[in-house]
Amino acid sequence: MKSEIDHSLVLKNVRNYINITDEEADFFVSLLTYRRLKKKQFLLQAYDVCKYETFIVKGCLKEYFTDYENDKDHIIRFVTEGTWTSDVESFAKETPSSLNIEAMEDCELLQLDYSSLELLFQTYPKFERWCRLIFEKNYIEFQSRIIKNLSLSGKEKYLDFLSEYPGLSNRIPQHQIAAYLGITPEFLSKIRQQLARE
Amino acid sequence: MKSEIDHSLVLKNVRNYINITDEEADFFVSLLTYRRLKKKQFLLQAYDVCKYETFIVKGCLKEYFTDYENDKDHIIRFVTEGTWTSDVESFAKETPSSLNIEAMEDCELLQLDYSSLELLFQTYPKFERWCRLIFEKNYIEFQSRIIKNLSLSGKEKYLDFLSEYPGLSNRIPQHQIAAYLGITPEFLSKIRQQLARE
DNA sequence: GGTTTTCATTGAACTAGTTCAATCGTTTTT
DNA sequence: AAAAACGATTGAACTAGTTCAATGAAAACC
Repeated sequence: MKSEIDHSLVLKNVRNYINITDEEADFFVSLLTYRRLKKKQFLLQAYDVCKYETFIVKGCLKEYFTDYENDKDHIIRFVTEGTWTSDVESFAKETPSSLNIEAMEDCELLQLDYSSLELLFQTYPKFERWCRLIFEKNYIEFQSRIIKNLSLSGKEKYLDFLSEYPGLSNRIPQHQIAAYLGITPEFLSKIRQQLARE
Repeated sequence: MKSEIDHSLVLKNVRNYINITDEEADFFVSLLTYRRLKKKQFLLQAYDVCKYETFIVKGCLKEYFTDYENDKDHIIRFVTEGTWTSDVESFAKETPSSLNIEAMEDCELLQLDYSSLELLFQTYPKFERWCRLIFEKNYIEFQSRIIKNLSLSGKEKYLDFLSEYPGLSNRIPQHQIAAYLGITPEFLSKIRQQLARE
């Protein structure tokens, strides 16, 4: 039953960026679709077109790119409660996606499709600002990620990950953290061994 | 004299994302300040607050981060004619910037300060959309950069750079390309040597 | 026009991180 | 409860990329 769904987290997300009235909030919420995903299920598979912006109410997913040449996955982001996920390019241009998005835990999600989002922008243009500010935030995070990739050693990247995403290392297998950091699982294991000795 | 300044490129930038009337264009243009920068001058120095969004009419700049620990510069982006540059975080939050932005050639620029930009958004909210779409584009580019950093070898990154930014390698010293790719200048030289032999 | 600074190249020694293969504990599946 | 799949660890051999130092060429500077 729709009335059971808790929209407080997603409204908190919006109100973090813009002020909205109850009426605007109701309209926004009416556009959202609730969805569950079991661990290991795909929210998006590469080559499919990404049809939704998805807000994570509960759970954790990975956005990753598969390098078939070398048979390796590269994780772009782990996304958890309170954040939005999609293949931005695929969603915006309606082109086949280059990313996979896969549940690492059982998830509860809220989705917004392309036409609903455009309707939202037309009805209440202030939501453009909200969307812009989210992209601004993501820009800053990606830039920080690029700087760290360029300047830190494997060990430094791992320590930075632990402090930037506290608690996440308990929810995610170690070899996936390695795929996020851009090192091999074996090398991550050796880094941890070295840290344990210290 | 102000009438000499050519705003066609910056208006083309806006109209690439949204439709605007001549009146809106005039208002937008009235907010811009023209500025020149000589080669090696700084548009922004780390620890200063970034006061402007800057559009590049002519020239080339580098956005980079200095790692004082290891005495190394890491280049985030080269930005050329037709693109906007700033330290996004510093500009948005009015905090000291972590980046330097430096002219690699003599530059002609158009600048928009924080209050002018907010006035623009208030007067014509459709410019929020323009700004959002630019961030969307930058998000896609940064994500692509992250994937390449994680998955490509030095040689592959260099070849990708040449094909992604054709012509740029002639405008930029080689060791700066190395600082962008995340390899040493010596290693880039060896990559080129190897490519020349093939 | 000569000098200084900046930039690219090359080689030799080195190291951070990879690869491969084996082992072992822990979930998951049936 | 057994079997299968998955995940972390360890070691030995390897390689992509670094570091340091020397050399030469070309800009930039006075």
